[in-house]
Amino acid sequence: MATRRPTIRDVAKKTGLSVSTISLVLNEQENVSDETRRRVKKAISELKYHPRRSARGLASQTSGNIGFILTEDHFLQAEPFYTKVFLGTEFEARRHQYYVLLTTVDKGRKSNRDIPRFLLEHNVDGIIIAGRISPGWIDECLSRDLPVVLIDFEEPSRRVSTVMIDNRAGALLAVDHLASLGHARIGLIAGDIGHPSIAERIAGFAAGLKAHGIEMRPEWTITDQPETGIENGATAARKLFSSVNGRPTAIFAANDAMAIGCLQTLKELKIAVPRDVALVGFDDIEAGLHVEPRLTTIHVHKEELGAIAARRLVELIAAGSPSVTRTTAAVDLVVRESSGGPITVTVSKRA
Amino acid sequence: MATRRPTIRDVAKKTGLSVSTISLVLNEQENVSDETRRRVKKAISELKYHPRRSARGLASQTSGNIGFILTEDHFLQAEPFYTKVFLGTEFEARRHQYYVLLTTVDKGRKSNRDIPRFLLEHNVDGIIIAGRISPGWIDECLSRDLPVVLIDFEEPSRRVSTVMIDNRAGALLAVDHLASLGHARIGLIAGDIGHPSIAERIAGFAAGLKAHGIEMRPEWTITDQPETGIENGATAARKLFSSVNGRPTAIFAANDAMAIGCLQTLKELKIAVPRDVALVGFDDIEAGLHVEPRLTTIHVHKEELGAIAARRLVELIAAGSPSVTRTTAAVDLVVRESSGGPITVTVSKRA
DNA sequence: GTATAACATCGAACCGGTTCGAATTGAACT
DNA sequence: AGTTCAATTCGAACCGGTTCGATGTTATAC
Repeated sequence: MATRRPTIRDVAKKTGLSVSTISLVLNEQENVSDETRRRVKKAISELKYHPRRSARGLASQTSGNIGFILTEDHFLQAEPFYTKVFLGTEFEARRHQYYVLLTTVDKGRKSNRDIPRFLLEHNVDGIIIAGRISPGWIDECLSRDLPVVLIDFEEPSRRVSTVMIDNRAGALLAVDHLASLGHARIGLIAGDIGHPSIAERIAGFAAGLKAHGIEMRPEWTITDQPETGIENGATAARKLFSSVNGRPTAIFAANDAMAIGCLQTLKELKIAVPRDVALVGFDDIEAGLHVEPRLTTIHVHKEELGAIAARRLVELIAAGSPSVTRTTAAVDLVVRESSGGPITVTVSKRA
Repeated sequence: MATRRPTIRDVAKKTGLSVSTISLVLNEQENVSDETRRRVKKAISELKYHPRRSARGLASQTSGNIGFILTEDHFLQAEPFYTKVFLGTEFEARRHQYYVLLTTVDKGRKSNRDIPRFLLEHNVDGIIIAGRISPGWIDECLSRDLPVVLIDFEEPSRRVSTVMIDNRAGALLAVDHLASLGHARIGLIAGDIGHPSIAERIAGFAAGLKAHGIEMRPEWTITDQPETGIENGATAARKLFSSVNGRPTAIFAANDAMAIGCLQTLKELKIAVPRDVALVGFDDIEAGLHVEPRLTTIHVHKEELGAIAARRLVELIAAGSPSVTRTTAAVDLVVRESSGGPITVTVSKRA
């Protein structure tokens, strides 16, 4: 006598109502009398009835899941940037009664065979894609009529909602900070300028200089690196400081990884940080805390990025229509030693 | 003319076979002729047919998901120990065609109302529970006839499979290391001795001392802390070094958090590490890399713990019978400065 | 040549919900 | 009293698979 778990028919039987009425109550529909609603809820709790997800899913063609897509290399990298984003999504999704299915795809989208299984199986109601990705993957999702939200990446040619870091504001904060310390000779190190976030940081940097009436000198603006890793930062710095036309007294790096590479080069060249050159990064990754001197940087609220994307996606799913939004997540300046700040201070800007 | 996605009936129609035969092919069953199998597979790929998860789930009463349960405080803690375990599970589960549904529960299991939704909805085929948890939650899962695997926690009174850190081997490695450096006066700092892992580490420590013919002195063995946080480590160390009957020259702490607390106390007391006292921790958490001196410790392969649990759980699901296993994951000694090792060396023990 | 077994395929019930048009009821309106 | 209409409730089809007993076919044994 295995105690079969109750189904909606058991609830119908117990209340003497029809199955469809029970379903109406379950889904909080109108057009059910208060009296009936009460009776049904009572029976449900007495029977300890709970609808099975797969039955509901089959009938209503929804899964109750949202998909989270990450490129393989982002998933595997040691720095937990996207891990934090994912956990932010996970946490927020749960608040909205969704589970998150995580998957990775390869960067290039070469083979068609590793299309995320949850797409093939109709097992998600919407998709979050984090980080730079081949547009092919975005199209793949859109072609299945699934709502999509991108995080930290934009594809202007695709009609997709995005959640972006406020890169421009961050770059402005960085320049303001350096300018307030008296710097008027400020260089830039960047790479992968095709990346929307990087492009915005560069633009913000330029705008910041202009606002402070500081000249942006080409020989101090090294943005030709193909990637934004530590190595690229080191190389770019070598290039910058080999210039003979005088040196900047401060550097803004487009992200912390490049800033750390820059720091390595400056050490090799016996250029003291922050005495000879002040340095500011972007992202506030863990590693920035463990270099000497510790990195002044723009803090990105990674969990918040994921949480916002989850909220947007849930809205899109509920709306049923493919509206496009662009949400910007605020950033903070975190002053540490690499810019000459004597102590750690956090300055918040914009809610 | 919305291009409705094909169903199994479309495949049946196209091949002139029955729906049930298609299903047999889909599930790689015997008793299908090669010829038929080939025809079906051809039709499937031509139609780009893929079975929907919820339909399959309803019919076969399986979900294709596994649940991952974590206590709220473990989920929220800054140290990414359980995050890494989770990602290990996630990665391995995907290899076996499972998705992982994550949820948190409150520590005490007070209210019955926050039973993980995936349990109520029959939305998982098995459960992984990570870290110490109220036995009530284990019973909750077992009572639903779901396979369960615990990570880093045991409940001898419950018949449950577990994946444990090799705590004993780790403690032995730590003692061996200290002994090989010439230490013969070794103290212990621990807390929460009801925790199975902590108990094993203490036992391993005792066994290690015995093996080296070293006396275990009660006044150097501080294990009465209720928890194993940094504060507890600091308190325990204060207690130990206030003793007047001579001091140990080395300390083994039951985990890195306590070791870090111990380090703080030693600094206050102007006891130099490693010169006056050598220190070894356990877990290899991130923070251990950022204290001065860096912590010699026992490295735990966190992702591996999660991956092993996923494999065990998949086996249990496939078997359909509730066999109980206990798997131990190897650990490594990582020598850094806190024990007097001049450079970072990793010594591996046991595969 | 017939009984038997093994194999391949089929038909239909079933999993447990949702949904929508139809039926019922009672109040409001002519 | 007859008609209209909104509010409830119901019945049945449907979602897209799995599964199992039944059926037809062919090979094997006697």
